[in-house]
Amino acid sequence: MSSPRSLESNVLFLSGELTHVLHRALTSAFKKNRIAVTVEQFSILALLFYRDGINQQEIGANLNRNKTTITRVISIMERNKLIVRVTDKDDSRGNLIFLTPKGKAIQKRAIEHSGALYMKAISGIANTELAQGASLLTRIIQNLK
Amino acid sequence: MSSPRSLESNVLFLSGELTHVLHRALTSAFKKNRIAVTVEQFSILALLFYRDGINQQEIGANLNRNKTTITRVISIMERNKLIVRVTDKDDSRGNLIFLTPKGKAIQKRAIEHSGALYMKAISGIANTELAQGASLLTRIIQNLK
DNA sequence: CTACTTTAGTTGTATATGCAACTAATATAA
DNA sequence: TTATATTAGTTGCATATACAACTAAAGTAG
Repeated sequence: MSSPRSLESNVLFLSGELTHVLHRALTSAFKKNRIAVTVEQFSILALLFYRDGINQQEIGANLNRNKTTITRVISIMERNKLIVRVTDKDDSRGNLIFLTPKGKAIQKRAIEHSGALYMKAISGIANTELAQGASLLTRIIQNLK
Repeated sequence: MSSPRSLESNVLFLSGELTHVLHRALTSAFKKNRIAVTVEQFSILALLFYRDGINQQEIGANLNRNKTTITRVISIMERNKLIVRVTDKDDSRGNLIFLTPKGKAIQKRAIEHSGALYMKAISGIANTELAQGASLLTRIIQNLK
């Protein structure tokens, strides 16, 4: 419970590094395969795979992003015909977000590539170790909240 | 080495979560204590604490950021009188970046708060576990490179 | 029913990020 | 020495992020 010897042995620093490396690897994989979405847009596509038709608040809550951010990313995705906004009939303040056929097609391909990248990321690492790591990160996150 | 049961048990997802939570906690701590720097600017101040006078390329290499990003963050920090750009006498292509007295003062306070946050983050967690987590994250990063 | 509060979303403003293309300066090869 | 390649930094462009302030709609208290 003392300070780490160096940044390179600091779990918080390494977590930031991993986040960046993963972001770049995903961006690179999408570009290489001509999948025209950003990592952030992909996270919304992936969420909609399971929860098509949720509103922007729910997207923000699930992805842990400010609603301003969601407004703008969703606007770009709508402009690119990946999703559509439909005013909620039961509450006209809200927009329900639905995947378009184009959005579904892109999302399917993007999920395949992200899955492959995940397998590459954890290759050679035992499940027990991954579980321990998940437990550690979860506790650190809780400590910070 | 199979897919995780859920996002919440996925080390890659949790790492992204931790990065975000830490960023917000740092931002909040700086704001609360009227320390007028962003987390990204702080990372440069912290680097300059050990390596005052390095150039923008080296900053980018150390923080794993594109040189474009460094150009712009450094410009903002210069405008805010935290650092100064000095043309390298030995190679007039490069700028050497030096902390100003104001930059040093702010950096000192920011480091104190980030240290306190680090201690909060790892409270109740054994050093052996942190070392195992660091090892895990390092291997995942290597797998992705 | 009216007034106050809460909620969903948008817009203004500012910072961070990276790719592509560019300038200027240095290094290297012919 | 001159032509070419590399390197440091900047600018154009597009996206992501969030705080503050705002509109509009829905919920609630009197």
